[in-house]
Amino acid sequence: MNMYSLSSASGTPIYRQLVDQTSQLVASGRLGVGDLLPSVRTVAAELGVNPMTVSKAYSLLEREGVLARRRGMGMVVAENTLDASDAIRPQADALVSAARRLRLTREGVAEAVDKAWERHEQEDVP
Amino acid sequence: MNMYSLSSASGTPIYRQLVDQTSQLVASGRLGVGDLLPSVRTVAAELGVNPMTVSKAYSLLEREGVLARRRGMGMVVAENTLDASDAIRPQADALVSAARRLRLTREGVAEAVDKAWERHEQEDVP
DNA sequence: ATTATTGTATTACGTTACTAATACACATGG
DNA sequence: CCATGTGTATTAGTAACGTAATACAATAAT
Repeated sequence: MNMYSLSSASGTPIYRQLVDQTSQLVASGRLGVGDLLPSVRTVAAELGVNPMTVSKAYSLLEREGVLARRRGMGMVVAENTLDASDAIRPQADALVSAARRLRLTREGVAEAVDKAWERHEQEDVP
Repeated sequence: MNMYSLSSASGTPIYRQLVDQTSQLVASGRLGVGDLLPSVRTVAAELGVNPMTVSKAYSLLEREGVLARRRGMGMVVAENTLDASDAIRPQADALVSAARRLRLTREGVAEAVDKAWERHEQEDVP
């Protein structure tokens, strides 16, 4: 079955959805170190997009250290792979950055995160 | 002195810098409920930008409930003004959403936030 | 060597986002 | 009432972004 699923209504660009979903697959362990990823043309055909769009996503993931290039073979999951806490680093940085602009304390941030967590627990499937 | 200061190198659009800085001033208490804000033309002249750009920022702040319009007078800080923890709610939601997709625990998220906080403490001026 | 398959550099095109110029509607203060 | 000051709707122009089409370089497999 398809490794990726695009949400065209989400507004987030295709290449970024691919980056995010790949990061999640690696961080959650469903993709292990050394695992070979489907070729850009395969993914492109399955999703009905241009190979260059997939390539852009793979290149970004390579620069982030998530994937490594095996010439002639394709892309594999890199050695020093990110764990889950690294995967949410961008979101954590954005939160802290906003909080500090507002002169919030560490406790204030923690409280806001707790509230957000409870909001999501009610909405989502655990 | 100038109420706002633009960082042209930051890459973030002018109107958003104005929104952010105004929110900070309100959330930090340096602007109180009912306080009158400088007119769009005043701000525009001080910063050397177009009045419409300032108007766009003010309009956004009105939709967010931070400012209210006093016809013929200008914009004032709204009654039900946001406190700081409300202001970072979008970022907190984004963080929790990403974390739950990765099956992270509450503690894992808290740890990531702590690390992000320490990263920012080293970079920024407290 | 040859063939097939890998990712990618280059280029182009459509769309969106941001900012500005202009003109307007409205309320205040005298 | 009139003059001044408020924010804003409309329009337009420019830059950046996202995606695609094409052609290419490099490797694996045979």
